[in-house]
Amino acid sequence: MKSINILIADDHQMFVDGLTALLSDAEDVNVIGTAANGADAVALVQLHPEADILIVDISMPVMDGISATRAIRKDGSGMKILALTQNADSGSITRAVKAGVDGYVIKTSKKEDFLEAIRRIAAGEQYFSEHVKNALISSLGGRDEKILGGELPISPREKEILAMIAQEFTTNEIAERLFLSPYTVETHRKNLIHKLGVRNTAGLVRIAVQTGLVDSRDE
Amino acid sequence: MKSINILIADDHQMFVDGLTALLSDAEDVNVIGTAANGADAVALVQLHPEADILIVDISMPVMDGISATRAIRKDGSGMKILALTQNADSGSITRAVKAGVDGYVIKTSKKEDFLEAIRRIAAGEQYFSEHVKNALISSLGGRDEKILGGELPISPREKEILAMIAQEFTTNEIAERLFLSPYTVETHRKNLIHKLGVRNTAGLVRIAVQTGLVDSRDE
DNA sequence: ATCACCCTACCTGTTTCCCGGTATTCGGTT
DNA sequence: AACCGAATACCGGGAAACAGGTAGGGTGAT
Repeated sequence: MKSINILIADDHQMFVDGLTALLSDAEDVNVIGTAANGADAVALVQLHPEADILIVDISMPVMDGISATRAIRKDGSGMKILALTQNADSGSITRAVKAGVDGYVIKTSKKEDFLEAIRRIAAGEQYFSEHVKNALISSLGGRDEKILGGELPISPREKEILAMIAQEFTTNEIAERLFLSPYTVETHRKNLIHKLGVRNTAGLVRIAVQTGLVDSRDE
Repeated sequence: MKSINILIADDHQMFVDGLTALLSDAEDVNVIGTAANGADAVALVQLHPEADILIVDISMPVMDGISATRAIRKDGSGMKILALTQNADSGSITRAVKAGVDGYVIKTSKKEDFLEAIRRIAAGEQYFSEHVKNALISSLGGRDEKILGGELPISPREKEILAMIAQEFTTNEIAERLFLSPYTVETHRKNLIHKLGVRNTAGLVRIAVQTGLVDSRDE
């Protein structure tokens, strides 16, 4: 019986080490390469076309797991991709699925579920844990939490404006600095509040800080 | 040579499994118990007073790692505690140190650093990774004296109101919930802005989140 | 008992933000 | 070609926040 070759992309070195140790206990699994961000993961896949599965974290610096997945799919690689991540929000899940992952398992899962996912996916099936499926279902029914992940579902311009809002600039000041009409900035602010599902500026700032959009020590 | 007995508290079961596998490779380390949240961790420590080190994650449901640390210290236990977490912001670090952890290592670290931390702490020393020390130093150097040290120079009532502001409550809502006049809440808000040296709500929320007054988790 | 805070409350403006629209242009995708 | 998202801009009205005061009662410390 052929063993399953694994690539891992996660910025938590400790987690990668732990996962490798965990997987080395399984006879039929073999970790052949690792990467610490999405960009490296894309390169890693090109370097190891013989690998069976790439395990990606959603939240990573440089290039997140979803962008990496999209890039790999765009390259035409048939590499199987399993998202193994902290993010259990429906937004992350749906975007991951749309990007083309073959499975989605949350880090709170037990290792048995995880190994099950690897074997299923290696066999050509898909695998989504119960928790993930539930999150997707409940998101259809009502208010879901879109965020909490590393990457916000907002455009670059919106991100820029959000960062300035979190740095205490008023609408008018942002408009001046970006050479925009205050109306435009207001529109962006409005869209941000809507997209991120918050009520006001306070909510925007909280998300901006929590997701690391503004650094503790800015400018 | 006596082996080091470890307890682990982390809500990511996968991470716990990986860590256990990783530690089982080291001859002198032995995982004797695990917990999935802070409350369980406190109980676990009482159940295993013979353990040498408790490894805690900062972000956990039910009771976070910092509260758990405080609770364990309050119980008079001399248990050594190592924070092993994703959070690299100075607010989390200072709060953890104040709560009484013996070490702080980030999940992006290499396993060698981690094992080094375990051995140092077991030997009665403290261990803080370079990254952590740098974060602390820059937090001390960068800002004005008012905010450093994690503790805000504000009264309990102000802290309470600041937390609510950061949770997107409006002045009127806060007044209702605290049985106060909106005028009073406005006065507090005014004083907060002045005391913390910011311009508006955005600044208040930024500080509230960065100092950990509002948890990244829940709601 | 005076001082320093804290907590409470009020008043008057002004500024900023929030909501609900509409609308055009541009660049990709289908 | 039709569609969609991003980015731009505009309007009117209402809600909330901000600024700069005043002020009395409480508590703990010097």
